[in-house]
Amino acid sequence: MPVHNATIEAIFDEIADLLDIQGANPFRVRAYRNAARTIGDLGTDVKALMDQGTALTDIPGVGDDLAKKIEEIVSTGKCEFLERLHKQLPPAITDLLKIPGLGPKRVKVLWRDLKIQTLEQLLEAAREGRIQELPGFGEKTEEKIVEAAQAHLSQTHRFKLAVAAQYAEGFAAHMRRGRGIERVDIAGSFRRMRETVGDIDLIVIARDAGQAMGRFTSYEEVKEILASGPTRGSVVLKAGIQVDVRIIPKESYGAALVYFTGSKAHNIAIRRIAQDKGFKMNEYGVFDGDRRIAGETEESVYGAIGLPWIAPELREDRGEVEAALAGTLPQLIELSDLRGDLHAHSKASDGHNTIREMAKAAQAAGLEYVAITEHSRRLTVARGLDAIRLVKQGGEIDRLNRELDGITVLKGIEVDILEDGTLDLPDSVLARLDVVVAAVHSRFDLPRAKQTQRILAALDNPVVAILAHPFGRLIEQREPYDVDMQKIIRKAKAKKIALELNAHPERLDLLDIYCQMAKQEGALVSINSDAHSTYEFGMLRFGVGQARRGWLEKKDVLNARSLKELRAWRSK
DNA sequence: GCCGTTTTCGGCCCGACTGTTTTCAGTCG
Repeated sequence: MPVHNATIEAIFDEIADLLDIQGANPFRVRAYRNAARTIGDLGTDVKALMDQGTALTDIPGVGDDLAKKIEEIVSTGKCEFLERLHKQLPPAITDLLKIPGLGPKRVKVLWRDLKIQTLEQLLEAAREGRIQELPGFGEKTEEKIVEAAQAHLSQTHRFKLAVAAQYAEGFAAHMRRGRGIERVDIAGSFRRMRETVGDIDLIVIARDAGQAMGRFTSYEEVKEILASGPTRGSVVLKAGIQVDVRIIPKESYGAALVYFTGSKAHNIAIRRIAQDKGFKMNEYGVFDGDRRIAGETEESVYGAIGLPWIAPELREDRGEVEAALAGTLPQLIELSDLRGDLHAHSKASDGHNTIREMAKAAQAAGLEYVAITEHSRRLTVARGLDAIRLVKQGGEIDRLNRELDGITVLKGIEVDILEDGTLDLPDSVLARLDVVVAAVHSRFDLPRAKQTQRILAALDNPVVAILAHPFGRLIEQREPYDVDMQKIIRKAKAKKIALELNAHPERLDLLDIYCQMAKQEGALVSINSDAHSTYEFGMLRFGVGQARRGWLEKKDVLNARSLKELRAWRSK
């Protein structure tokens, strides 16, 4: 069983948790967490790096010790050090850290004094009132732990970006309507356009902080107030999502926006730069001694430490700080750069609108072309098209194009890649279309080598223009299938095939770090809505967000090209 | 445990809120 990066990430995270509970040096704990995150974000399997002869210590945050542990995990699948830790603390105990309000210190006391190691034991002890007796705990703490533990047992904890958008934008609009409120921004992982959002952060300038906090806690969607101070507040909405607010003086607004946009890793990286220059940096500004030298705008904050402004989507400490220092930040793709959409469905398969309605909606979204790409015959649940229905649809599109003005409908198909890598319709039929999008919709369980081979075989077919949703994952529902994405990206580059970045909020697939890999390898990405109804062209913004997280520029994106350029690319 | 155009040792980001510990630890972001 080959070891993937996620395994190493999980082991290092668990070691960090256990060391934290033991009260180890916090910087040692952080070293494990940093390495876990870096390896999780790597894209290329560590095993492949080792096979290429790359030194593991070249990975930032990995020194001699962690390199040895990685080698051990890759070769044996296990980590002896972790097993030693398990002899001292039960493995399940790290679950307790996930309860808000329980950190390493309290978990340690719960284990030491009450032998609590699971959520169930925690709730049991709380029912018997034994937790409030512990040193450092009290009646209110016990109460809060019970509530948090019950909420944890009954809920999903992260919200899809598009869902979070509804709550975040609704709440921000509520705040903006308040008297004396001058500015409201949504910060946090939402602003960074992460595929899922854990909580929502609002940043506010208000003439009267108390009044603004009152407006915050009295919003009709609020279920529970967690905290409410003069500058910070926290609530939980009825939908279960937590919202934090910060009321910030105008002169510190940019610094607060940087600070609360994160990511944490990015903040630490830029603070280190500030520190190197002898400055102090916090959410109130950049300070030279007691003197504030920047803070009102984000540009001023980055500028004060010698950096250009960095787009929120890049702020993950994945090389953006180094690129900023070197002056090599990308000119990121924007929604307005998109000229067309190369993956959409109509009523003919499993969509909800006619081709004409879809075309009009695409035009209203600012596009100049849209490909209608129904499912193919194998996908019977989606009323997939056979050759006869496909040819007939082509005639309908020709007639429609003669009367439409300002939008062109392209003839396409989302054709199934069968288990052996062949396509679900004859090449002779597919070759007559404008765009063939190939997709895996079955046998997600194939082993890595077979799944990879299946897709590579499909990409060898010259009719294919785009590989749809390359990982097949559904966020928080279905894991990506196991493929060697680097091989697929290289094949796509060689065959002049674009990889789709499916903008549907459940997919956002290609994943950000693989967008970055595609760019490095020189393969094109197509940001497609996969719209099944007219309003879903609005989802393209989330696809663009993911593309920006993957460092993509206009030149890297196929459908940022005009129709004429697109046709030239197809006739390659 | 990592890291180094001051360093191979001594640093490692910083502030707010809560509850309980009457002066601050724990947690969070």
